[in-house]
Amino acid sequence: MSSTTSQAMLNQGLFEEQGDQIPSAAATQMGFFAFPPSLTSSLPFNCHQTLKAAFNNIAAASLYSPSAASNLTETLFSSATTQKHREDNIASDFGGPQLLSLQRSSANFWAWGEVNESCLGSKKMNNIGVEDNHHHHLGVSAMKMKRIKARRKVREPRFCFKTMSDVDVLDDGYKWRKYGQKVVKNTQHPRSYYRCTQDNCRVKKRVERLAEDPRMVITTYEGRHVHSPSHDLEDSQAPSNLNNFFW
DNA sequence: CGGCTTTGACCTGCGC
DNA sequence: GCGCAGGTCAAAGCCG
Repeated sequence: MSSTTSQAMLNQGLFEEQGDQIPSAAATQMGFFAFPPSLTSSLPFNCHQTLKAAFNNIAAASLYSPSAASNLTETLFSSATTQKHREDNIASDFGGPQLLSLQRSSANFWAWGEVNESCLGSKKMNNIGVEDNHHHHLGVSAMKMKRIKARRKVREPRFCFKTMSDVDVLDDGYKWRKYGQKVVKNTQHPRSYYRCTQDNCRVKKRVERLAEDPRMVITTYEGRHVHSPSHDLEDSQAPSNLNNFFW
């Protein structure tokens, strides 16, 4: 796939096609990544583990280097297409979940960036990106909050993607521990909260089903893994130029 | 027994 | 100030 082709695909407005109200140009500006329908309509999420990891990390990359993320996106398109063709020839098991769209937070800084005593309790938590309504705070004491806020001035990169899947928790190669579940207003499906089980890895993910379409699973990741996927050894040993992008 | 899930309690921010 | 909603904690229970 040429770079111009993939760029054109990026800009062709998948969100509009899916009923989203976000114009493609604005979506691009906001940091949304729209995968070409020709690919996403049939790409199995349980394809090559390397691609899964790429899906997990591509938006995080965009927070640090938009150009690098763009290159990664194009590489991903190319590899995913290749992988799809390969799996088409080997097996026709496409009953798995399908990746439909991906987006990342447009802001990677906590609103309380300049934290001090007077900041606590202020209403500066607005304007924190795509998921303003999902601001994160910690259910700990005020003193703990102060310590944690003082320690974490930079917001962890966040991004989410939407998949059509029967299973809530997609196998992304990492090991997760559930730490909470919450019923969200106006939805019949609860939202689940997971944390990466790896020591010193603070990555969290949130899984919920779309209220309008329960077939859709919204997975939101926050943070970057400080390790490689836990049970992808056999896959990650396969040669792939995508490995260069992992952290 | 260790790891994981469940679930009610608790916390914070926000809107009124 | 109060109530609501969302996010997290942590005890209890489950399971291999």
